[in-house]
Amino acid sequence: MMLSDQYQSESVQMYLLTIYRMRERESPVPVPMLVEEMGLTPASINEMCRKLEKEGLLSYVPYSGVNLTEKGEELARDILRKHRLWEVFLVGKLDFDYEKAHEIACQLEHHTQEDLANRMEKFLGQPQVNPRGEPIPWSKTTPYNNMEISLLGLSPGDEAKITHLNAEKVETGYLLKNEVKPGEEVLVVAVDDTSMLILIRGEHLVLSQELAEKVYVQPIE
Amino acid sequence: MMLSDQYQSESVQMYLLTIYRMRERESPVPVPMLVEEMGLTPASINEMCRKLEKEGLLSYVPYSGVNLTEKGEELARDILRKHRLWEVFLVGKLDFDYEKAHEIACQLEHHTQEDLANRMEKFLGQPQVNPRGEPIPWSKTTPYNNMEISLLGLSPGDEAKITHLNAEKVETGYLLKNEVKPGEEVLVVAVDDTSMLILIRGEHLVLSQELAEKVYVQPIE
DNA sequence: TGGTATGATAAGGCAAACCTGAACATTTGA
DNA sequence: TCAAATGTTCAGGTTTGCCTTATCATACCA
Repeated sequence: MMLSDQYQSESVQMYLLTIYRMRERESPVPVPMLVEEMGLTPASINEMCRKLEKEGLLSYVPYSGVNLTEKGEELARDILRKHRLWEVFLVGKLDFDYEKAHEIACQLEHHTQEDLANRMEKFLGQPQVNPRGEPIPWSKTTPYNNMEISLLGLSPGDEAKITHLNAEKVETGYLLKNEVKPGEEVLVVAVDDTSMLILIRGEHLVLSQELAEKVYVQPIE
Repeated sequence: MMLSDQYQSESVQMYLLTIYRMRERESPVPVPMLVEEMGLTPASINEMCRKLEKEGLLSYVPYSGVNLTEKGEELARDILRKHRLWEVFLVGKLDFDYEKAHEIACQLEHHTQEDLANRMEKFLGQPQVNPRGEPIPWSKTTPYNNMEISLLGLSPGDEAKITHLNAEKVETGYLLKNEVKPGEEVLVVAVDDTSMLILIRGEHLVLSQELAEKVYVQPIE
């Protein structure tokens, strides 16, 4: 079941993306908050959320709010990825200011097929964050995902090349600051129950297992 | 009355663009031919064409066909410009083959605001043609249109810098071959009733008035 | 010159995504 | 604890752009 197989209308995409973003502040996301955010009437939001629930994209508990299902979240991440890739392009190559880039990306994100997103990503040098430092989610449809495993899967002595990060904003920022970014080579020095010690660019670094899991690599040899 | 003021639905845009393209082969464009090209039913095409006629975007003569009005043609040109700019980007920067680029451009063209098209144009180095050598129409909303006049408006002795071309495919190809392209400086040597003699890159060239009118320049001094 | 094939259009329908207004349910705080 | 405020949902309506089916108009050729 590829994501791109099942086309979702622009409207559905906006619901999923909006919920995905708001969910970080409050989860589940109350319907009145969606009403506020999306500028639609309660009846409309209600109707659509019920529909999306029926389609298995979110769960809806009255008087509590909505939450994305696994499937819904996957779709939302996919759209957010496209959105942020466009932002990188618009700010980095076309010199738009961030506000305007964001606005334009909101249009383009809905009309960007996987191919295009993948090539854009490559063209832009596989950026990890958008112009505001927010992480660009990684998509299952990204081309380099064969041979690829989590850093956590390595043992002491293993060497690998980092392919991408799939972490939240603050984590991604931290990793980038410590040279943990695509293209870098990493040597696993030691592993214990909760963390691992790695060597990267000649510097040692300790990562929790949680964080190491979000670093994807391609083993060398 | 700016073009971008009045938003036209994706569907309307497709009608205008399709008619614009087919018009080169046959004008007016017979409705049955539109049926064939767009894959819709005669009733639908008829309905929409009547609507577009009411909106002043085209004229419809039963049993003969439809033709774009000035306003409709302006809109169509605008969309085609966006389409071909995207093609240049997709082929030139992202390495898509032309077929795929064309397909993707068909989506993006409808979601590209003037700003974006203008910046893309600049980013791509003001291309005159798409990857297949078809001319990229020039839009009234292009930024550099102050101070700008047709080459035809110059007198012998005048010098100017070419800003863009606004000609048909074959003409554009010919001009480009003779170094008549944006950025080049041109000196008007002589003008008569039907043509003008110019000097460009040290080479002399005679252009008919018809063609000279389609070369836009910015006078020097 | 009239019939047949073709083109035009009218009537009625459908789906998506929104709306309004009214009725109903729940929560919450006084 | 119960009423007001808030949230939910139902019924019915709108627009856009398409559909089918059926009827009507025209063109053109034999």
